[in-house]
Amino acid sequence: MKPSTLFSVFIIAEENEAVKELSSGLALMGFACAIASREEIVRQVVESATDLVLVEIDGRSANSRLELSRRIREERHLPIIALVSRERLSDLDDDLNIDDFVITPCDVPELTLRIKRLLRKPSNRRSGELINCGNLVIDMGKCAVSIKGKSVALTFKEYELLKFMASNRGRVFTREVLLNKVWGYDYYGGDRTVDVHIRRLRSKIEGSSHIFIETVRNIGYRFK
Amino acid sequence: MKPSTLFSVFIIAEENEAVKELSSGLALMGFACAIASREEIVRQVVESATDLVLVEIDGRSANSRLELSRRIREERHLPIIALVSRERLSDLDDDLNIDDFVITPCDVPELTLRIKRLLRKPSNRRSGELINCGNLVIDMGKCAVSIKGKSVALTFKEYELLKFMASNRGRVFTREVLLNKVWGYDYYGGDRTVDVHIRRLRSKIEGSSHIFIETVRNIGYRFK
DNA sequence: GATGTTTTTTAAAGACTTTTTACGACTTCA
DNA sequence: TGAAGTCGTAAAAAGTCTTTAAAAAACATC
Repeated sequence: MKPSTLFSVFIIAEENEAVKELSSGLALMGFACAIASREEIVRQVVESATDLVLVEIDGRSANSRLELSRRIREERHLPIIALVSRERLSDLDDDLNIDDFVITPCDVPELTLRIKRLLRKPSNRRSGELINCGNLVIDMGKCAVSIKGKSVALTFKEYELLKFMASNRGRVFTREVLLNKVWGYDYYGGDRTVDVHIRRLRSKIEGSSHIFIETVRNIGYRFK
Repeated sequence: MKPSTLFSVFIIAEENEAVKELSSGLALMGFACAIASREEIVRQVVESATDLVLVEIDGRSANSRLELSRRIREERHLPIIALVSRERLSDLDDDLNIDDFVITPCDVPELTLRIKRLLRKPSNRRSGELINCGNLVIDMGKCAVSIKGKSVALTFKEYELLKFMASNRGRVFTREVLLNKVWGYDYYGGDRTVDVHIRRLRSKIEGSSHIFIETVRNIGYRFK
């Protein structure tokens, strides 16, 4: 994490001394913090350039705050960390809307590390999602594919097929499944269609150096 | 997490009082724990039915333990939690091989919750997609078989045969039954076919060390 | 509507897998 | 001990699936 990249953190909590202290602690670590406690902030969070949300889960407002984080998640996929008291730990039992938690009172170094780790996860990067397989890069934001930095022109179906397979690396897909997932559940047509697309994809992305798509006889194909 | 499902946790740490206490604390929460500290355990972890690994990162062995977790990850995608002292926190800065961490001395409820949350993530579920027999692993999602971490190339029928027998371990199958279950109820062909496939399977998965398929004279074959 | 591009279909060639056949070794039972 | 049945192996034959190329159809653009 370069110090030059400034990440912006939204803290949803009562604005008391402890929280203010936390906020300035994070500011010291290079995060731009904002504190708010009203519920109307969902809009604000979603629409602003927020990178990550901290939600305080305390006695009185536990449920409403969990609900809040759920709503934020629904609108935009933003990493969320709960600040939770030891007593309220069990509230997080079933909640997968929250990515991580720390027990209050907060230890700033621990929280900082947790924030960093969440922001480093590729799926949480603001930068449009990328799939990165060796020297093949699929930029799903741009719908562009490049290999060793050189961009490769794929047709729509080729791109969709590659994207699907690459985002489930290692798994074997039958032609039928590919037809379902890439062409759509209601597509009616022959298996050979898949073969042909695979062939063209291969001819575009595979040189003599690397093989990306493996055929698994009697079953289908796999992206390696 | 139903209480009926028993998850198995491997703790890599010095076996001191604190760790033993932690282990029994987790046992109380319904986890089957095993402790080990030597490095040779990579094999053991990968080959056993372990669901999750705890790695203690302390002063002396920090780097080697991190390396260890990297190696475990390489062999099999298993969730890993670091038990780390406050002073060693920064060692986790760049390490994405570790899924989560807790600061020692451990708070058992917190650790339990972190374990639960990791195991609940779909990508970490044992999910019935993996058959694990000693050092033989059948990954049904990838349609891949590996033995001591080394992947083995099987043909379709070999794979199907192995999958069927391995998922009914200990049971004896007549050739007729195998023909029915693997080849299909309407298959018409001779018994020798089974023998030949068994032979080729054996030659691929059995070394001098382990025998997986046992011949039961006058009846048929049995796995393990 | 003509043109060029993308997608699907078709069919033959090729590669690999599976089955059959045949035979030797081994076990069981009279 | 010999006959009958069972099992393991190798090689050839049969079969199946995949690749390939080329043509037809669908689609988009002007």
